[in-house]
Amino acid sequence: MNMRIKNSNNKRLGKEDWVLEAFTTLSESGVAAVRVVVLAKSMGVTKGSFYWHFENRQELLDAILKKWRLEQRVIERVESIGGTPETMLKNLLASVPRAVRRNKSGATELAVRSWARNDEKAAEAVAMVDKERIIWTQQRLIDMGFNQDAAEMRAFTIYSYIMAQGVFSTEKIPHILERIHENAVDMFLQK
Amino acid sequence: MNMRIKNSNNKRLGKEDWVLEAFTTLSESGVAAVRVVVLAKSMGVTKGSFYWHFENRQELLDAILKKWRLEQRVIERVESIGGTPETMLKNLLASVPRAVRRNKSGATELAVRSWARNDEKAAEAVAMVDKERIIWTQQRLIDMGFNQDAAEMRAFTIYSYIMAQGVFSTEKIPHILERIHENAVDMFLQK
DNA sequence: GCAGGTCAATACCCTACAGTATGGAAAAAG
DNA sequence: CTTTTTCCATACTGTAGGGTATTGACCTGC
Repeated sequence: MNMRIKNSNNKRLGKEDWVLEAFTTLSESGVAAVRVVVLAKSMGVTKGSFYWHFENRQELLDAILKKWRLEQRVIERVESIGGTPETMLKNLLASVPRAVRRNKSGATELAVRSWARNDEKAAEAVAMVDKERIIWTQQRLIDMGFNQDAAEMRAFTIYSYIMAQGVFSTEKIPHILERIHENAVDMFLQK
Repeated sequence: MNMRIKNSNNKRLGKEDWVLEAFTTLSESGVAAVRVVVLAKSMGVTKGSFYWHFENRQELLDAILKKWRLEQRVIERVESIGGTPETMLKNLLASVPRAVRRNKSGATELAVRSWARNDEKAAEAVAMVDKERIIWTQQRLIDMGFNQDAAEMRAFTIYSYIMAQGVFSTEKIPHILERIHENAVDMFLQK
């Protein structure tokens, strides 16, 4: 079980490199797997390097969390494309299956949420992010003409639908996402 | 941080006791926290007991997984109550917010799914359970008169909605579940 | 009572990591 | 070229935990 070595070229590392590697490990294997000696090995250095950049493991975990909080690129991207509220929501909903297929999204969300069960800081971050995303979605729906309550309900269910794609195991029901997606969008956005 | 001691009465333990304790720990803190010496301490014994009942830690993990697979009590309970397909679905949907409030459901689901990311056996179990639940829900919807595709879409979104209640952090949006639930059920079940 | 079976305590070995201290190489500054 | 700063390796300590082996205590049937 030979580990991949990220630092095969002898580049010297910065704090960012460690955070990135840790982030990947978190997504793939959960917080528990974010261990400094393990990260060091997979980056081709020793922990001597790590403890030059960080005080301790906790500082790294904090950095990961901060990175995750600031990584709401999805909504930002959708907003930068612009369009009507309905278009933005459709773009949001369409972006997820692609992300899931590339395994870019779901794994991280799951790992962070699992982490949040035992860590106050993580729980706080998750709560903030969830709120922001739901509120944003709700506002687009209000812009579309839904009333407050209907918009809140639909925002929550849309958000659930999106998250579920990264959390559920759909391998036993092949292509279910492709089949249902259009119908689901219709249900969520129809007045 | 004094651990609770489950075995304050000097009852002798059986395999089931260990599995139960491990299951609780899994739900609360994830697989990584399921450690034999830790469990032993919280049960008021030493690992000498554990290794009499189990070959090794893996055997315990397998037992947990088996327990989880067989614990589809929700659907069984809903079916035993009976009623029309619509009634059964409404009962299913109604049972979740209660479970979430008592923290009985969501935590376990999250823990097992997180586990499944790094463990083939867990992944297999999750895939099977997800499939069973979605198919069951889909069948009720077909019984209600939805066509195959519509039923599949609604089954997936209903299941997403249920799971989300255990995975999302809604503390920052107080009482959102209470507000939206009725409307959500209407949306899911209306033809 | 006592013999066999059941459950648990103790002692021990080994590995994986967190963290520290220190020295050395490589790069940047002068 | 020399000094200083930046980055990393090595060696060490300490702890947590998995697994084994052995002994002991209790419980049960005879």
